[in-house]
Amino acid sequence: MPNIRDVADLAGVSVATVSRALQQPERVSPKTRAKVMSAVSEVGYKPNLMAVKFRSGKTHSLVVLVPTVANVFFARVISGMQEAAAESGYSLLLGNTLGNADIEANYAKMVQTSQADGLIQLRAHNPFSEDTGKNDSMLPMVNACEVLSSNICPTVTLDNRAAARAMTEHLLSLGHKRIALFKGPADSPLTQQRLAGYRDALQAADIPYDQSLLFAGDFTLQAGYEAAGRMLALDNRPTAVFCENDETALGALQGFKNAGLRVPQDISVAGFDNIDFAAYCDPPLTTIAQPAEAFGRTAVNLLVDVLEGKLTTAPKVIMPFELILRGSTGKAPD
Amino acid sequence: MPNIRDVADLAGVSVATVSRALQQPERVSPKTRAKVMSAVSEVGYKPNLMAVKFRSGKTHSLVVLVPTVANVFFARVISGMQEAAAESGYSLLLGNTLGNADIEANYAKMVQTSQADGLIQLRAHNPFSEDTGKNDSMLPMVNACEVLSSNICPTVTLDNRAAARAMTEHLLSLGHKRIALFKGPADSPLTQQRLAGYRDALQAADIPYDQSLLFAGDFTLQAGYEAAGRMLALDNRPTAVFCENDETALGALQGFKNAGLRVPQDISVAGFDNIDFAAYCDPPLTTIAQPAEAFGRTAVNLLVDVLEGKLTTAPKVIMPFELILRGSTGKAPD
DNA sequence: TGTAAAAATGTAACGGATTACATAAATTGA
DNA sequence: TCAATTTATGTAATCCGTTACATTTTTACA
Repeated sequence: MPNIRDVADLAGVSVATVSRALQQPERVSPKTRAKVMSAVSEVGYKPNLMAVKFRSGKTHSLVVLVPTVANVFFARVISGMQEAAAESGYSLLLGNTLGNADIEANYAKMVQTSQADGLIQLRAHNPFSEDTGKNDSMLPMVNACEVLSSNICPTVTLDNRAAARAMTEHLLSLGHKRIALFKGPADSPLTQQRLAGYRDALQAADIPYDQSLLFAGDFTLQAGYEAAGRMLALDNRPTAVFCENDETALGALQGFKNAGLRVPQDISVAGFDNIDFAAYCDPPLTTIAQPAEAFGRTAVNLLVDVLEGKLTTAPKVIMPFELILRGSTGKAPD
Repeated sequence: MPNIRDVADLAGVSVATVSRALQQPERVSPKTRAKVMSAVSEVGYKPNLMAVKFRSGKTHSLVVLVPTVANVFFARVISGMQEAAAESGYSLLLGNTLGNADIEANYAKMVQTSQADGLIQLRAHNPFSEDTGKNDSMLPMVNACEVLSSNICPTVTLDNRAAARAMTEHLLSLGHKRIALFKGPADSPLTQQRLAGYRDALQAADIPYDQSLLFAGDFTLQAGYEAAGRMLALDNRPTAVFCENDETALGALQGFKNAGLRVPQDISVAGFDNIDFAAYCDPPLTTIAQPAEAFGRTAVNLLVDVLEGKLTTAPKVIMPFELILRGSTGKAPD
């Protein structure tokens, strides 16, 4: 690989002049510029960006910690991040953490070891476990989708509680009195917030909160399918199910249909996320639309702002949600 | 950020000794080692990996070019890559190309500018457009999923032709004579190969190849839905549809059901990829299982082999496929 | 034409870790 | 105890651009 010195020699100028000819062409005479440019193309010079980054101390890379890349919703978020990052001249380093704290910590170390400038978390942990204490300024980190309790970094999130409440109220308005909740992983703040919204709605409607209507899961199709089976074993069967994500809802849909129930005549099913598949299942799924790509874009833009020192406080951006009514929810049976 | 000199000063040794104490502890006396270690933890030293990479000339990053991250199949492939990369000590730099050649070329430049050691392509282009000529040795690149015609780099792929033939034969064996094909983008070799397999099967069964049964699409749910609509307008309607991916098939499924057709009684639908959703739709989708994660793993491992000089020729790895028979295909109606 | 100001170019330090080579210290054996 | 090894440590070059500062050349204007 030719380096800047090779170019300088060939052009008969100093390395400084080559550098200037490439970085600030106006600071070099047209004649010299031409010599340099032709030398550059003659030897096929490409600046070694590792060297540039090393010297500048900026990597222009952002680490993204995702629990699972192979999740439709996260994939959309990443897609949005990718676009925004490219626009700001950053690249995305993808970290599939599988929810594992060690893996997370390892990726976080990339920031501490100057391999990346900042980090975006899609789960609500603080991967900078150890040495956060000393420097209480803002971490080069943004939290997306789920919210950390503390205010150590900017966050972009949805008002999950309000959204869950809105969906529950929709089901209540259809006359449903017994509404099951198919939850996500218990340790996820997201699950807790959606549960809170569900309870808000019940309470406002004077419907008692019944823990036996809560079903644990992990946001997968299979979890939804299995929860449907467990739910059907209940004596006093609910007439509606609110699933905390669309995968769970689609799995549940299939579980109910296999058991011979009709949706929505016998049971209503609602989801959360509005993934593409939600519009193309049978019946199409009532759900909450989250602006996944915008989430990603916003997260990246916030992080870039932090890195460029444009942010002194840690903002909390709350993205809008939308209730999407489709065929999977209907009036409660008598 | 403390650097190696700070540690050396505090420990009262030279930087070389610090470096050795950390890299090859056995080459340093136990006494010195202890001094160094305690200095390291006292100042909180973390080696600047940018510097290390710069000096070594190895970034230990791999660029992955994906047409769309937000595609279930690709997401699984990426997930597999991610795992394999982590095991080999590499990180993945994600590039969402949106099929745009300029964006691709830009990412490819990351390899030429020492920002990444190698590149994995999920589309069948050669992003190293210009200066490939001079060095005819193997490019630090691996092609996954789709195959380049030339042999410039290792590839990992599926025998798409054989798989498509197998699926078409399955449909023929159910008595279907008119089988539609819902295709992907015309410029994708993948589409061409699957079309070839489809034709192979028809030819072997002495069924004439009818171009009017081919429907273009772009691998999305919507494309499948729309193609279903177009197909239903045909006079002599096919009794089965082979879709070149599962999204298309799921969209088509919905399109047919909305038009009042029963699947598989009135029409059989088959997909390709075996994404998770294929097992949880109604009826569950007959499809070809591709080992998506294994694809990703294999691609990364091949690339790492190339980078480490373990490969002199460019192998073509062909991954196995499996025909998954589910409820969406059935006997042809009379 | 001479001088001051502006423009162009060159020199060399710098960033942080690694490592070949040189030197110093410890060990071995007679 | 001394020479010959072996082991431990230090010195300084290196990777490759960037840029402050120094120097040279050009331009402008009296």
